[in-house]
Amino acid sequence: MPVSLQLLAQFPLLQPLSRDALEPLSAKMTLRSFARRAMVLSKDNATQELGFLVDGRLQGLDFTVDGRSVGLYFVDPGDYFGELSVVDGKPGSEFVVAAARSTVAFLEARAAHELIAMNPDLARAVMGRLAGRVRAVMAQRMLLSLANPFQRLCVQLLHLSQDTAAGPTTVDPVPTHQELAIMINASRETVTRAFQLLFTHNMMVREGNTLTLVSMESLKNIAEGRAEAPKA
Amino acid sequence: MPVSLQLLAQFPLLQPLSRDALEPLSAKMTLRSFARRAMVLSKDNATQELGFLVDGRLQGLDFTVDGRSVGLYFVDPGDYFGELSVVDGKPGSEFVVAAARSTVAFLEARAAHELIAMNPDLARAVMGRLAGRVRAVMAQRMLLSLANPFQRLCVQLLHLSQDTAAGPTTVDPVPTHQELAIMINASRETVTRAFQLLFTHNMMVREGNTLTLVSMESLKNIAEGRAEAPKA
DNA sequence: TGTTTTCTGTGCCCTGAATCACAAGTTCGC
DNA sequence: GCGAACTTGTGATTCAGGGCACAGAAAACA
Repeated sequence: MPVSLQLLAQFPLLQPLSRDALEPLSAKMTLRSFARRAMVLSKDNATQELGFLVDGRLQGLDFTVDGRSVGLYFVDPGDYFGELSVVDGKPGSEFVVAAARSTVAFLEARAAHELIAMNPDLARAVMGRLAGRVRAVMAQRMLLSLANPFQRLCVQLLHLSQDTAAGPTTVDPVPTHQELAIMINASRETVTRAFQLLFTHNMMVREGNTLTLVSMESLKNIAEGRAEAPKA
Repeated sequence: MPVSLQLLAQFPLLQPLSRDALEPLSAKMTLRSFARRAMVLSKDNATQELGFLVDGRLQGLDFTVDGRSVGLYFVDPGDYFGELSVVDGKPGSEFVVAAARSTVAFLEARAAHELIAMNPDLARAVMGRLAGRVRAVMAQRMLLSLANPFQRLCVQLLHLSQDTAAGPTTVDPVPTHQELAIMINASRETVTRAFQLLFTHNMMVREGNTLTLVSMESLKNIAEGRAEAPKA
């Protein structure tokens, strides 16, 4: 089942490609759907692929030897994932699961590798993406060495937030407490308790699946260690 | 002060370059020496550079908002650093300091960028390097979510170790307890105490600046959570 | 619509690592 | 080769956050 051209044309990475280049690509790709919590890309899967998220939300994660999960990043629509194996030919470095019901277009790793090798524009883009990922995961590593889980949560929320067109900064969709906990190395309960504090101190408001950061000021103060985490 | 050709020829990254390509490069580069703990590359420095470590040892690190240092990686002779800024043109993402008296050959970021753009072989190598760095820093991120500092130390030691030609696996040179502590998010004292235990249980031996991993078996068991950390 | 699963909220206990405070050992630079 | 600066070793104290155990709320699903 090939993937429609209109769909492919929506991915920023593929922008540089002409319609003529897109057509054969479309034929090689496949579209698949995933239920919440389904495994989208397995680390120890023989055949690696490059994935483009059409719709939904994914989380990159891995497991420690003792079975706890470790959250690495989220993938939102329009973005791609699995590029590491495409670049270096090695097995996947993490698992990718659906954080919500999702639709993904796949291109087999070999084909993706050739595609990139043939198109300097794409190669440049992927190079930039890799640099970005190094920066992102280093930022996450910095976050993890903050002593206080409350502080880590604030930093993480700021990382995940984005300014809405006309107004306040929001986090949307809000990850579950569990999903956040594994990203900031804290227990689910600790995240819950921290949220409670942030709500009662009117720093954030939750409406459905959107978290509105009411007082960026205070959040940044906590994140940057200028203010103590509120006690009660 | 240009850098001698013999010196440059020793860097794996520059292998693909012909002698004719190397000469103009040599003219553009400068050689500098650093005392232990001196800053080799600053994050907030206007002029970014690509560095080649001739001799000595460097540590990439950064600081949390509250002033604790965070260890990121070591650079050993023959390796290069500062490639992120070269690739994406953004400011440095971390500090690099000398962990020992060191000698470094520098190439200005713009020049390095052009060099890579002109040579597909180099571009490919740098791409592979970036992929490797993503994997390395993700591995470090995994390490950090192990609950037990003792376990984190064992994993870190295994990461740093290498098999010697004829025999046992060693870590050489041994980082200071403090240097290790900031890599594994533990206090210096915790590292000291863990080392003591590993010594008294005959899992490692320290001779001068070399740490010999006597019982890889036991270390791996602890690292992979199959065995408890010894108590006393 | 009802039912089942997942998510969120909260109290309590307890461990284990950070921190402080020194002392002793090593290395470096001059 | 000597003093200063850094590194390593160890005990005592403290308390923050993990883990457990539920209860209630909200979503997903059929």
